[in-house]
Amino acid sequence: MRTNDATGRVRAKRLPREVRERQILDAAVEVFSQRGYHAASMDEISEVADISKPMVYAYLGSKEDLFAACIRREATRLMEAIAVGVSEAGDRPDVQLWHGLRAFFGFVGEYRDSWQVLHRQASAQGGPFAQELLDMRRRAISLVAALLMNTSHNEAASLHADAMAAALVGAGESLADWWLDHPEESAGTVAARLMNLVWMGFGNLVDGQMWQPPK
Amino acid sequence: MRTNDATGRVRAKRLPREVRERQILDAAVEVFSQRGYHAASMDEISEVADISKPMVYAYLGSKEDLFAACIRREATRLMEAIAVGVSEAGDRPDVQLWHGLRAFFGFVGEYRDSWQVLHRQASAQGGPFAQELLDMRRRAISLVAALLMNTSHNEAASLHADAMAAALVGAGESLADWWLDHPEESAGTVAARLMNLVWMGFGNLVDGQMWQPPK
Amino acid sequence: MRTNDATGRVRAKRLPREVRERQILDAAVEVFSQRGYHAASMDEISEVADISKPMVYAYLGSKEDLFAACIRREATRLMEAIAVGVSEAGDRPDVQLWHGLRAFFGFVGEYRDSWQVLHRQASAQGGPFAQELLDMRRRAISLVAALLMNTSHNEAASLHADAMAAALVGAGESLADWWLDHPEESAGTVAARLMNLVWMGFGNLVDGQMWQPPK
Amino acid sequence: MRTNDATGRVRAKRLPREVRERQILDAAVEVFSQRGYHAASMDEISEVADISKPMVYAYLGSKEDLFAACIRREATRLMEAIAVGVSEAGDRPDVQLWHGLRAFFGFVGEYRDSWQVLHRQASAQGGPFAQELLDMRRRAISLVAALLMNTSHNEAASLHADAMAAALVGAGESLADWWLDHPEESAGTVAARLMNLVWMGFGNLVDGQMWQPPK
DNA sequence: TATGAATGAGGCTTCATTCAT
DNA sequence: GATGAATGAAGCCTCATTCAT
Repeated sequence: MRTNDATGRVRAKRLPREVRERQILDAAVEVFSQRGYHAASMDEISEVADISKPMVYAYLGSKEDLFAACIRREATRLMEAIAVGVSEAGDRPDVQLWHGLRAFFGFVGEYRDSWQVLHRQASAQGGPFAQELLDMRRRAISLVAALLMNTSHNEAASLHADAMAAALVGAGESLADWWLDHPEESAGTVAARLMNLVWMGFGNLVDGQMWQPPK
Repeated sequence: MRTNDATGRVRAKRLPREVRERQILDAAVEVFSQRGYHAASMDEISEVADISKPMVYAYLGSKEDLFAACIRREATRLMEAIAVGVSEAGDRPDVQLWHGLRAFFGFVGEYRDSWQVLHRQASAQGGPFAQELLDMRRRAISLVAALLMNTSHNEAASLHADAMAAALVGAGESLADWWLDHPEESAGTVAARLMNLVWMGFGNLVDGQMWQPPK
Repeated sequence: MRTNDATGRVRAKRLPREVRERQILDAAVEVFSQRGYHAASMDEISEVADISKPMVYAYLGSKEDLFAACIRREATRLMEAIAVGVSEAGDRPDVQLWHGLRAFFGFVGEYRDSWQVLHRQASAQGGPFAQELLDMRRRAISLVAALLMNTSHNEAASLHADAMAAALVGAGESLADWWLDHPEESAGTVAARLMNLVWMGFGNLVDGQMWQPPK
Repeated sequence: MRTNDATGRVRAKRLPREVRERQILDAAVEVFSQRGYHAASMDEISEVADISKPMVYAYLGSKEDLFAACIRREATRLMEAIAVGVSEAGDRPDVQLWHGLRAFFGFVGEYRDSWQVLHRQASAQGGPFAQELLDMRRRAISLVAALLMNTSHNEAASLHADAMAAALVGAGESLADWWLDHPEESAGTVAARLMNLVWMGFGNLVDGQMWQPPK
């Protein structure tokens, strides 16, 4: 016998595939986030999705497939959020970067439960998953690197841009973690912190100023 | 290779506890690194350690205990390496930071197989493990923050130091990842990259220069 | 290929029952042959038949029912082929046997993919299926035994006929396998081999000559 | 808590590996015979073996591995029984064949539950298993073919020997099946039936007598 | 009639952990 | 101290079968 839950929703109501897939992905993101990839069980995911296990397999394939689908969906969402942020800025690269950073922190703040932990899970599992993430990360880094290079035709700049972008993204992720422990700050403030660090530091590099280890 | 003794018994070498524990931890670090926490099996660990499973349990407890011991040991090693690096520098905070960064990247470069993946694994598993790591990270951040604050009595500096330190540590981790894909660089070069970014950027902040979003 | 009709609905061709049943049985024979009874899935059968699963159940019942129907159909076909072969011979029992054998090998050669493997599957599954097959086999054996007995009113002959017929059928099946490894032979040649073995051996028995173990 | 069964035997008594392996194989042969390969469950096998499932996997691997081990063991037993039979005969090929047949039917009669059904199961499952069996069958056929060729230096003989051997083996298998339905006969009687059919028929061939289809 | 959607049940496999020697 | 032998528990996945449209 199918049972109604408290909200009056009913199980097994022949919903169209599209809806079910979203239900499943939502549940999967939640469970993978809380438990980690391996510790998450398909049983729990199907329960949270309020659907039977065979449907999970029918619609999204194996556990690995499902996890990959989660990563892809969340990664795409994040990239789109950033792209929207950047596109709303004008021509100045610094302003573009600023908007991009705000969009990033805004996203992480809103979906910290889901995406941030997915990020960890994906890097922890070797091979295909890490790749999926690394691809997205690489796109993000490229985007940032392009911004940085636009600031100057200086050769030094382009030499460093790629590595700097990697550092920036990592710093952003770490700051996002730190933010979890300092919720009194706004997303804008956190973004501004990073903006300052990067923009100022990078600006000096562009100007040819470098720190030198003492002889 | 197992060696038979005169009585024909195998592998019962009666080694002192200390040695056995190191054997086990070495094996555990190796296996956890390669497989990930969950996918690693106590069977494989005991095989790699060339010791029987009951001994593993006798010496280091459950799988969770063992993993925690791994993290603790490796984290301690890293912190010590950094501390040594810093202590070999003189009084100037910038030089201290520089030596610390070099020590960090030197360590990661040398033990990338073990520590780096441990780092990922530990963050991926929730609760107790992440804590263990976060503790170390916090110590690292504090250490860096102290350095940064020493550079100036300026109020602005101390306000930002903690967040900056968090960003720095994250940037360092991310750069270490990036480095794995660009092994042609030396540890010193990578460290210099980060040093430049941080020191220049932070220096400007200390001087009161801040980037401002356009009104 | 599924065809859309004017209304956009798919594959709802409203075919007469008879046609549908043949579609399903053809698909089932193919899949059972390739996968074996248990490994065959109703899903695959319905896909190969280009029909939905509920229809398969509506027309031919459960998986067991479907398999039994396959066996029955193929067995009947074989028996009919043999009967036709025999009926085309004249009165002489040896010629009848010869034609029967040729018909048998001809059938197996043509449908080796389907029937031969079905035969194996049926014997492998216990109970009802084996029975279905054994019945057919028994009919085949009886037919052959009758032929043999017609060759003589000798008592010895009838005593052995039944067992001989069993041996004959088995020898035929085995020779058919052997034939797969020696495709250079024609169906007629293979049939002749068996004919020789049986007819000559049996003929001697009829004449009262028996091999005796040395005292 | 471990429980004693009615016979006073006790579960989990730390038996040496060798003993356990035999227990498991015995149980597996029994269950595979009764249920068929697919329908047999590892659960039932482990229960019949009076051992826990993980031990089955530890000692004999996957279900496929276990099944292959069963086939190999039983096939080897049968071949050895036949070889012993043949070796006990003298030099005369006919006597050798006679002893071989008796050994074969003796074996099948004694182990009908296990081997005969294994034979069916193995042929029903495609690929690796069938191969295992076909190998044994081929060895048996070769052995028989060698016997037949020894009977004469006649060219005609050797031409037919291989095909005749294939037919003989198949006839033997089929007769063994038939025998299951006619248990009133002794193994010797059944063996004699086949011996007569083959020896007489083959003898005539050797003598150059062949049946010819009517022109 | 015809089908996409849905599920209970069950099978294979592995693992962390502990006895008995 | 040291280990081979042993197992309860749990996870992934698939399948035959049926409902609701």
